[in-house]
Amino acid sequence: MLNSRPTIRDVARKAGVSHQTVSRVINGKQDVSPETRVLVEATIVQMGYQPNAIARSMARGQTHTLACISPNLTDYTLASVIEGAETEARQHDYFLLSSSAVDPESFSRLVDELVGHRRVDGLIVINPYSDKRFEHIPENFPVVFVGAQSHEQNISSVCLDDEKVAYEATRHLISLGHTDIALVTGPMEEDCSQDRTEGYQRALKEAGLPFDPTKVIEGDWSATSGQSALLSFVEQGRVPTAIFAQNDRMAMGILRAARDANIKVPSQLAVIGVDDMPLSSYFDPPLTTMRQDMPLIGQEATRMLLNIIQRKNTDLREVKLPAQLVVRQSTSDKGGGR
Amino acid sequence: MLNSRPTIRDVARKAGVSHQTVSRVINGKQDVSPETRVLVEATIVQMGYQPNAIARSMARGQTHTLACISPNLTDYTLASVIEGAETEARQHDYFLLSSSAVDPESFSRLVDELVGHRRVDGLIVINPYSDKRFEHIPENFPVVFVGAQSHEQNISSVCLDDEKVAYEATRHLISLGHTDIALVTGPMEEDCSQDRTEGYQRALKEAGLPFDPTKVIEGDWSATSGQSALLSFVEQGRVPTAIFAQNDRMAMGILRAARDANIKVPSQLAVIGVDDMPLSSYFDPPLTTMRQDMPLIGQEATRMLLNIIQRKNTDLREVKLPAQLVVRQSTSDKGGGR
DNA sequence: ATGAAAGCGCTAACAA
DNA sequence: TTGTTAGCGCTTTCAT
Repeated sequence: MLNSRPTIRDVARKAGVSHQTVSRVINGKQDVSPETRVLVEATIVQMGYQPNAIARSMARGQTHTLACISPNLTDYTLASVIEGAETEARQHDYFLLSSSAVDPESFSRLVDELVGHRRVDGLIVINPYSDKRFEHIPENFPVVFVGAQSHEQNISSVCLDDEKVAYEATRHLISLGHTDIALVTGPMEEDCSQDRTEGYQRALKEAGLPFDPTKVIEGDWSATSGQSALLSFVEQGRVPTAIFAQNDRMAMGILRAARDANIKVPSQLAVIGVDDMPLSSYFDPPLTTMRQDMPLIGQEATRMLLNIIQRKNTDLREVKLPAQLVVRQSTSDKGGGR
Repeated sequence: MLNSRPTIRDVARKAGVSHQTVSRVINGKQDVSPETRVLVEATIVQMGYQPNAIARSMARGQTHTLACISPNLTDYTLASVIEGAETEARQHDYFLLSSSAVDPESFSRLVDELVGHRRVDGLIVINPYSDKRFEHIPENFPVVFVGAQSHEQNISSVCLDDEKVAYEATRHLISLGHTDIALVTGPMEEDCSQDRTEGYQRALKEAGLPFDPTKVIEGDWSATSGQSALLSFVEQGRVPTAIFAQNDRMAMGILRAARDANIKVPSQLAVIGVDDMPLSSYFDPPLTTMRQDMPLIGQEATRMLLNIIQRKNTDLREVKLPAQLVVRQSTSDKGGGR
């Protein structure tokens, strides 16, 4: 509010040049004589001038800001993706505005105020599990999906190779001799839950094992949902010998429930998750999991988005990143030391 | 880039009024005749006009955006504060730009580009453990600290009542009969680590227990650092009967190390943490902790910041929020069920 | 109640 | 190489 901040014209006046020359200097343009440049630069320092980003955005028609919409900002997986995206954005002198949208309405409002009001140059959407939400995103607005591909529209995306990851997780259990393998999924409305379920099925089929839908329980990614999943198996009196949980938190809930029910892990029940959260290795027993590189996913998404914005590469790209099996004691007593 | 987006003047032309009238309508000003208003509103809808936020910022000299600088975006504690802040900001039609700054240099650069370039109207700084960082924040720029108070400057702040929380945690251990109580701290350069250490000392003193500096180990908030803390006690052959860890993650590391060292919790070793992370109750044994309401902290910080920005309440305020003891099995077998 | 004019701080196109 | 003239899309006086 203190309007005391010097503008480009104040600097120009003091330096005895035109404001345009100052503009040239702060933008590093070539057509400025060395002497003038030095003079202007000195004046800038002396006056403590700093360019006004909003005015620049205004004149250039670019905000140099990206937005990221995510179901929430606290889940470790999501936060890691966001952090990766933010770091990459800063690297390219962009800012990242991250917001959470729980329901479709708040999502729409957010898109409206971010995209419609031209507050940002591009948008990253994490877990965009319903394409319908995008009906009113303007055509040609730079968007990248994370965690799911676009079905109806041509939107670039980056996600885990969910089918393959699930396949490999299930394979790991099979390779340990398990034949009675249950599955705890994320919300089935999300693509990645579906894909991971398919990978699970493929591994079973390939091993000649039957697919039993009653061994599949839908969770909501929370530890609580994992806990109640195992509980319900216990209550039915048909506890499997192994469970593939589609994320670590649900796996941890399962471990907890197993403890309560006096089921020994891994001897009576083997458990594998997906993510490799920082605390996974501290659990009892330490959790076997499929480690994914979430910051990389965010980084990759940002790169793709910036490419689109800068019109370097507008082609549709659907990147699928791998995960890496980390064997710990929840599936095998011999599993990786600490 | 498609310059096809209608402006206020396009709407005005089509509606046969001046652009100023359109401005009045979209800003809900009173001096517009009902008929004109209806006409303009219809035209706006018809043309799909949406105001350009950047242009508004430019004309108003306000960005309607806040920034939040945090050590990182992934720690559950920090992410929760940020999420609380973001939600509150959105409630007031502000956006929150959250960035992480690991070292002082990147912090300075960030402040420069956010504040110096007038990209935001206000700033929330989480864990501002060195006031020196703020030397070049302009006077009178709206700033609120989270997690620590300002010593050298008059900056409003909101944080946990760290001294009291630590006091209560230690009291809990003492009330269980413990006299040999060790402490694992966060980085001592951070205010909250110091305050929590003081609370620990006060509780000891009050109970007539000696303060033994060799029973204090400095960690870095990570589970790993908790683990090695207990390890070092074990190696020294002087394992205490109770440990107060200044956060949950370190406490979890301690539980893990205890398991490895075959130390029974809580019979041989009681452990209490601070935070109450979502997974704390899933640990083995479930972790006793001081629960803090992190979203509330973020919310409160945002409110204070907006008050300052809107000049409603510029007084220096230093809010300290309480925490709540949650007893689980890591300190007492009788501790709260599941 | 409405419009005209000026300006927010900068960049871009054109002249000189 | 430098300066002049126009905007960017909006809000804010000040007239009318």
